[in-house]
Amino acid sequence: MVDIFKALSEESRLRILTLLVEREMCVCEIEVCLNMTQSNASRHLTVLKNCGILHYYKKAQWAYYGISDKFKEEHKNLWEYLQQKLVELPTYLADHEQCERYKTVDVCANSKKTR
Amino acid sequence: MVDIFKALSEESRLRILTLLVEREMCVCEIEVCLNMTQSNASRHLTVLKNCGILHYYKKAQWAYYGISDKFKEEHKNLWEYLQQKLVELPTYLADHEQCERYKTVDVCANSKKTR
DNA sequence: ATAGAATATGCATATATGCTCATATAAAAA
DNA sequence: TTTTTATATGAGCATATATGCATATTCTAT
Repeated sequence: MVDIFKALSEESRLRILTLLVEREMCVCEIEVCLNMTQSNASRHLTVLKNCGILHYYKKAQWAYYGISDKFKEEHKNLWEYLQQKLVELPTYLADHEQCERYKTVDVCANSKKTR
Repeated sequence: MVDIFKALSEESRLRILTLLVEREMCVCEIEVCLNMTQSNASRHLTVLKNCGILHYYKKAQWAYYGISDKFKEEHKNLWEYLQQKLVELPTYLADHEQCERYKTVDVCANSKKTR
């Protein structure tokens, strides 16, 4: 329980969650959308994964992270709270706009495939 | 939002909450029940108060802290989550026992009054 | 007025956390 | 096979946080 709150007590990680609420993403997409370094993005995702908030799988050279179904079930109230409040983050709009913008550009080789 | 999670991301503060779920308490009660120093208890309570989780008022020389009604309303889902999960803390039982034990003893001059 | 009790806070210190840069690993593409 | 791409992680540094001790403040009781 403390680890979950610890994981959520960081702005960058909450910003990551606002993106993952919509869909799974690989590290390099997060990196570009939130304008952070690769190592930084990777570490934050690891923290969120290690406490069970995110699931994770590798496919080819990409690592995909998304919000864990198990987490949604076992922490129902918290998950609802997050869905309700994450949209109120001051960075919410800008981050999502940035995210949209990069849909039309090659973020990583990955975007070629998914489009 | 981040400040709330930050406040909740500390074991001692979660332990404090498990006690305050039941009733308001003054600093010296927390201090004794959780076996922490006075300054430590005071600081943790301040953190929880500053982010709106706790209310606070002084009466004579005592400072009473309790879970804020405004918090319960404005963060309904989170509050329900806390009520549900705090009891699962490994320290829950021991802390409550300690708390009961000190009901029959003079924790602070305060306990004389409330009994 | 003086002493005692409860609380808040400054200061020093130990530990934790986040960040960047560099590098290792693994898979895909050339 | 060599190069490129995506990712994870170690090292070093800066900042934040928690803690204990000492002290100031405020209110009560004597």
